[in-house]
Parts: sequence; C-alpha cells; structure tokens
Amino acid sequence: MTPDKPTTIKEIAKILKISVSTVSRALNDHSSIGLTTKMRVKKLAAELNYEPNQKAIQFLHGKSFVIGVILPELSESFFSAAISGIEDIAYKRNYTVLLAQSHDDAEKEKLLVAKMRTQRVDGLLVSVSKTTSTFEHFEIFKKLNIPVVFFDRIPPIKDIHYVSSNLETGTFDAVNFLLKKGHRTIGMINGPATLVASHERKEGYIKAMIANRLKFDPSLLIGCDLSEESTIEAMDTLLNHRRKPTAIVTFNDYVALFAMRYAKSLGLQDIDFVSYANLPIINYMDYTPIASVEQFPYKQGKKAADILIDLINKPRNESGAEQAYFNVVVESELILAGHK
Amino acid sequence: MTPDKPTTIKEIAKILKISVSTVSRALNDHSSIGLTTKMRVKKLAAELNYEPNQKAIQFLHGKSFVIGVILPELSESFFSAAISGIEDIAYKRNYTVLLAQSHDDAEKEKLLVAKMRTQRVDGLLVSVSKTTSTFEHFEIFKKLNIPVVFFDRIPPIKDIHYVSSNLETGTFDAVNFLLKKGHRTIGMINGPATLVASHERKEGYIKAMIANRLKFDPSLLIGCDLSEESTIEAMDTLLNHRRKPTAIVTFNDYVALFAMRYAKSLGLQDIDFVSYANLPIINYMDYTPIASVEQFPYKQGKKAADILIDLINKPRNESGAEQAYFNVVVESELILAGHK
DNA sequence: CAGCTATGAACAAACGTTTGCGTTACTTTT
DNA sequence: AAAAGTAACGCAAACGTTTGTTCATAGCTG
Repeated sequence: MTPDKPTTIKEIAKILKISVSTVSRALNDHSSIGLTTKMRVKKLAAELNYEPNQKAIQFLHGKSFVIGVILPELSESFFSAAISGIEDIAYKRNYTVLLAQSHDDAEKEKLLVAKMRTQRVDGLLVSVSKTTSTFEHFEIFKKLNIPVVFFDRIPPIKDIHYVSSNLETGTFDAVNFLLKKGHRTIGMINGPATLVASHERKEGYIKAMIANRLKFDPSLLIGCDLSEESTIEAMDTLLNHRRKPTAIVTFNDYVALFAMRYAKSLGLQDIDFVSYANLPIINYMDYTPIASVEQFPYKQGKKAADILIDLINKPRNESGAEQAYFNVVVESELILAGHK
Repeated sequence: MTPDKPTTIKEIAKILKISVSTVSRALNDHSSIGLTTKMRVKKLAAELNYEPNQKAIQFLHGKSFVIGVILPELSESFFSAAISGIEDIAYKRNYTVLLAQSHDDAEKEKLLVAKMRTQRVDGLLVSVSKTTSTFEHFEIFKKLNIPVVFFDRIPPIKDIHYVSSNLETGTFDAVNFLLKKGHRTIGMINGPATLVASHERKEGYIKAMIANRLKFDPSLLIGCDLSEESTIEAMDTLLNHRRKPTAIVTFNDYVALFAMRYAKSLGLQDIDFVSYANLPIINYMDYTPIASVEQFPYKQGKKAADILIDLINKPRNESGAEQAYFNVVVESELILAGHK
C-alpha cells in the first residue's frame, strides 16, 4: 500500500511535531538532545524504515565514499584476485567500488577516467592499459587534489603513488632454487624488453648467478612477445644452444604452457620449468612447472586500496608544498609445486 | 596555484555577472538564452574546466545513475565475461556499475544488498550465491520500487525478473552431434541433482536420444559433486558399464579435465568428450573436448543490464497493479573445437 | 528575586543544480 | 498608438541533510 518514496527526516519531524534538526541530531546521538526525544525519534525511524539519503549527505559534504577502479581485464586472474582485495578493504572501510575495465584500450581508458571524474569519485585506483602511452588524462585528478594510486601496471612518470610487485627477488629465488637442485645451465624465456617486468626478471636471474659464483651467459636469455609462435622460436634457440639448458624459467604461465607442450612434442621430458603464477588453472594441467613465482595480487589490491583511502582521509596537503608519494613494493615469492 | 575545489556554476555566474539560472540554461542549450550569452558561458566554462557536480544533480532528481551488481566470484570466467557485458551496456546507456562479490557466502550477500540499498542504486543485478537459501533481503527493493534483475543463478521464487541460459538446447545439440558422428553409447557426467542446470542437461540428453529414435538408458547418466574424486568415481562407473560409452558429456570444463586426465592415465585415447564452455584456458590444453556448449555470458550480462535499465526508466508502475516480469532465456549453443 | 548557567530544542544557512514563473525591453500586429 | 507577442534573462524554490547559532525554559546561586 505504501511502497513509494523512501522516508525522509522531514516526515519524521512533522509526525513528531519537532524540527528536522532535532531529528537529525537525535539520530546521530548528539549530546544536546534529550533522552526521551531521542528514543521517540529512533523508534519512529525504525518503524518507518528510515534510511538516510546518502545522495544528500554525499552532496552536502562533497564526498561520495566511492573509489573508482580502472583495470585492463577482469578475466585475467591476476586482476580478478586484485579486485577482491580492493573490494574487501573498501567495504571494510565503508567505501564502495566503481568498477571499469579498459580492455587494454588506451582510448577507452581515457573515457573511463573522464567518467570517473564526472562521477566525482573520492579516489582512483588504476592499472594502466598496455596500449597507454600518454598520461595527461590523470593530470586533472592531480589538479583537483583527488588521489590516484596505481598498481601493478604503473606508468613511467614521476610523482605518483603506486603499489607494484618486485619480481626480482622471486626470480632470484627461482633461479637459486634451480641451481641448488643441481641445474647448471638455466634458460629464460623473457617478455618484451620494453616491460619493467622483463627487466626485473633479468636482474633477478643475473643476481642469482652471481650469488652462486657462476658466470652469467646473456645468450641463455631469450625475449619473446608472449605468443605461442614466439615462444616456440625462443625454445628452438634454447634447445639448439651449445649449452642446452636443463631448466627453463618462463615469463608467465601461458609461455610455460606453450614451451612445455612444445618440449613434450619433441619428446623432451627432462626439462624443469619454473613460471610466474597467474593462473589457478595450472593446477589442473598434466604437466606443470615445478615451481612458480607468486605475485600476491590479492595482497597488492588490499595494499593499494588501503593507501588510497588513507590518502583520501589525509588532511589536505597543508602547505600545498611537497607531498610524500607512496611507493610500495610487494615482494614476490617462490612457491614450490604442490604447496599452497 | 589553483588546485582546489572544482568550479561551480555559481562562480561562472558571478564572473559573468549573470544569474545562475542563466548559466545553467546556457550550458544545457535552453532555447530562451541568447546566442551571445551562451557562447560567453560555454567559453568560460571550458576555460575553468567546469564539470557539473553529479552528486548535486543526482540528489536533485533522486537518481544516481548507478546500478549495483552482486555476483559470486569474478575469478570464474563466466562472471568476468558477464560483467563485461553489463559494463558495456551500462556505460553505453550512461550508467555506472557498483560492483561487489558475495564469494558464494549468503551472509556477505545480505550485507551487500543492504549496502546497495544504502548507496541508493537505481537498480540491482544479482546472481545469487550458492549458499543463499532465503530471499527476504531482496524484498526491501521491491517495496521501494527499485528494480532487481537476476541472472544465471536465479532464486526459486515467483514474481522476479531474470535472465538465464537454457542448457537444454545446447545439450540436445551436443548429444545429437555425437550421435551423428556415429556414437551410439554416450555417457554423461552430470552435476548435483539439486541444480536446475543438471536437470536441463538431462532433459537435453533425453530429448536428443528420443529425436534419434534411440532408447534412453538412465544408467549412463552419473551425477557427481564436481570434485576430482567424484569425477573419477563417475568415470569408473561409466568405464565398467556393460555398455562402455564411446563418448562422454561432462558437466563443465573442470569435470572434463579430470575425466580426460583419468582416461588418459588408463591409456584410453578413443573417447570423445563434450563439455560446457566456462574456461578460455581450454584452448591451451593438450587434450580438449571436441565440442562444447557455449552459454554466452557476455550476451547474458548485456541482456540483463538492458532489461534493468529499461525497468529503471519505465514509467512507475502506474496503477500499482500487476506488473509484467521479464523472463529471458538465452539459448546455449554447441561450438565445435577449433571454431571461435 | 534578580541574575546566572545548563539543558533541550528550534531557526536558518549551506551544498550545486534545475526549473516554473515573473519581469523587463523590444518588436510586431491591428 | 495601443495591444499583443516574443526574446532574454532574473528570482526563488526545491531536493535531504548537517551544523553553527539563537532562543526559551528550567533550575540554581547569592
């Protein structure tokens, strides 16, 4: 019979014949309201199923309690795990999450950034698209003093907050693990040289070799564009190397899959593979890497969201002067197969 | 130097020494504003980087242009594909998406529903959690006349809008395909009997047999709880059947994986498998099903979002009388391996 | 009993925008 | 030349809530 508009504070005031301000204060347990009045107000509010109109409140103090999240692809398990972390923190701290995928399209990303601004989000969490090469679209947020935190895929510009994983230590551990296992010739199928991620892997590899007093042979590191063809090419190079590797570290699980399948098709069963954990599906495979480097996307998401919300609630940059930038690196970690 | 608060319509009015209403109308291309004034306003607005405060607008007409989406797990590729469809439609129709995962926890789902209500979303899109058994938490939305559309996992209650897929036709096609291929004994590893999805698969199977004038043998349909152990048990039953199947239809890709792996470990290579497409990863596997039933999650998401936004913009239930409920069934379809 | 302090509650402004209506100052019609 | 029309703009209310300030009444002190 009365399925219409939500109850407002005004109606409560009218029914109880008191002023709106009294109702407001009563509901917020203000000290200057008498106990009896408080009770009466609360009782009626409960009966009428009163819920404060968040839109009005948000409008009033110019806060939306919404954080925007822009990431490339939810179907990549790294990101779907990350968003879970972001969400958990956001809900815990009473924020909600406005989500959007760029699908690795720079133009779409720009549009989404604009939309987020229009929606007046309190802060923005971004993992930039692969194709993004300019970054002016984020400037507006800086101008408006709305915090932006980048995670995982961070743009190569200064003065930004970010959370990323350092794959160097994980790679170090991986190579070290293989060396301890007796391997002496370890190949690596790395990603494109343009990615920071490739660089970090390379550094980890080199440092592990040095730490074990072994010579670093650059010809055992082959780059690839992550496609199957490119992976097979890299495998050919490695398998025809004068020092044929007995173990191979691959850029990610897809590359590992391609490489292992190719090796198997050649009848090679004795190569140990180590990869980077992006896919839970790896658990279901016939042949799996013997170890993988975990990047903790859930943890990264949590951390990034925490930093963002901290920034939102930070007293506005007082002197307008230099601001501290959060640069958090989540260490990666080697996980042996069969261990959760 | 001026990195502070966003520009408002008031400031523009003050600078131009005209009234706010004129500025508002000028920006909205109202007919009763002179061309010169319009130009002056728009020019200044652009210079000051003016953006209308959506919070104020939303508050004014009591609409948020936000739709809430609650689904179980983004890491399931079905849902990450569905959310892409939802997003695409939402953005196209100028809505934004407030996302939340229930992680298949009924309690969390209740909390989220409450939160969505608090946030005053204009509509709600829900795929219910596995563990949800009561549905009163959705009643409030009905009371407040806020449309709710369920998709894929729909609750067993009356008078709701929903979009779901019918797996019967897809299963029919799958079994039919196998029969045409010459198979005469087709096993099925089905899911728990409690799921509608299991029932639909069974119906499709039966109808395909009948359509081909073959007798339906219930003992060739084995239920399982989707775990690896359970799948292996089912396989054992099938393989020891007096009529050993030459082809098997499995409930989903995981079950297919388990079953194929087990078959291979027994040295059986000659069984044709057909599955239901949930996982893109299947493309990377060594042994894949020869066909799979596609459920078009992206399409389902789009459809559901479209219906929801239509409902939002529909003239309010005029007479308060009977309302039409959208019950849309997206047909599933058999996809042969190697075809996209 | 005049003057004071608590106590409890009302008033009114503010947030940014839209919009119905009113008010000018022209221009056109008769 | 008076009436009517029209173009261009201003005024003010409204949306729901919070909050600084003011106001009234009671109880108290001296």
